[in-house]
Amino acid sequence: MAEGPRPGGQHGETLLFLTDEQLRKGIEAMFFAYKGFTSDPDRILEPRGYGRAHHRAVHFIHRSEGTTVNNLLAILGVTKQSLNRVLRTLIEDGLVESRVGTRDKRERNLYLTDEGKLLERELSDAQQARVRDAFRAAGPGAVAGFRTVLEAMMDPEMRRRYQRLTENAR
Amino acid sequence: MAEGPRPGGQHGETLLFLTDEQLRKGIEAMFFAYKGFTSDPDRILEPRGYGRAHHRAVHFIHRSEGTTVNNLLAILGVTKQSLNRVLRTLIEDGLVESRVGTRDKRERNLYLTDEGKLLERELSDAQQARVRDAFRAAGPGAVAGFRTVLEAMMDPEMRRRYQRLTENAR
DNA sequence: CTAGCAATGTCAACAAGGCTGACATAAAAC
DNA sequence: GTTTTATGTCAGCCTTGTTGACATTGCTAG
Repeated sequence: MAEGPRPGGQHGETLLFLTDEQLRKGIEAMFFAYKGFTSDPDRILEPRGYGRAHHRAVHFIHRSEGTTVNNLLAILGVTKQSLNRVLRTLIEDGLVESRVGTRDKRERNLYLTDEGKLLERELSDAQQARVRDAFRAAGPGAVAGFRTVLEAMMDPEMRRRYQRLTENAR
Repeated sequence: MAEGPRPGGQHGETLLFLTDEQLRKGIEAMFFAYKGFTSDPDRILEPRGYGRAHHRAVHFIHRSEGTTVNNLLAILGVTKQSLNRVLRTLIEDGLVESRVGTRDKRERNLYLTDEGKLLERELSDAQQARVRDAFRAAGPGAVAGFRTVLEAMMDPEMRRRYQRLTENAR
């Protein structure tokens, strides 16, 4: 990191961090970090017979209370059959409530029940604890960079959804 | 972000970026970014009848040529049955070669064949292109922060493996 | 040398969670 | 009144993870 035989290339600083090796490090970091990122919720979900898909549904319903099935489909990027399987069990288990839309009665507005909120809290707490520790250890500047890079890595469509989410929740 | 009723808390800057909302943003950024991160390789793999598991195997065999099955198992964090299924198809298809170990004949040393290297290149090129663009757009400082946070997010055991990988490949 | 342990491979069965395609219903829109 | 939209559902398939059991080979310690 200090000297060495010009690790980046011979074209100056703008390329210095874009060698194959640096990119590979970034790629592997994503792989290993994502593993850690999902491990705590996975452990909580498993004894309840739920999986990551349930977590995602619960998360985004919490995040956008009253959202419609179609909106959830777009955010999660899965098929309706796939989402429906998950949603059905959550509704049957009394964690999610599906109310007929008022404006448009074809739509279903999704809400977490009290029990659903409990699970959401438990999952959030676990995942947030890890992210908080990582953020604390890394410092504010690193966190800003982290989010900048992640945002740049998203597909444009997903980036729009992501940004819309954060502004809604302000 | 500018004013409002003290979004972080009343304890000053060190807590300012650790509100629930900030943590949620980080969590959602991971989710959406990981989607983008895997999308290009997935598209390449699909017509060949391979999946993400094949990609990971090919990546880490390339990264650590001659690695053993056990080592790969530890890096990937899956069961040997799961890995073996993938490895078997890659060997049958002539992308990976498995040579009996010299030092310890129980071990198998794994190598990419020329054809395997071709696939690895194709996958790498696609994934690196996205990461490179993101890194370029975000700038060197952001990239450093990105990796710092990701590293802090890993399980300690995985962090060790990650760091060992990068030092070996130097 | 032999007993035990280690590294690998393999069979079978199962589950989660993606996918496609087809079809049904109710409500909105035209 | 026909068409489109939002949703739900059935059936079947695939990948990739899991567990448990078992076989083979080779290293290692006694």
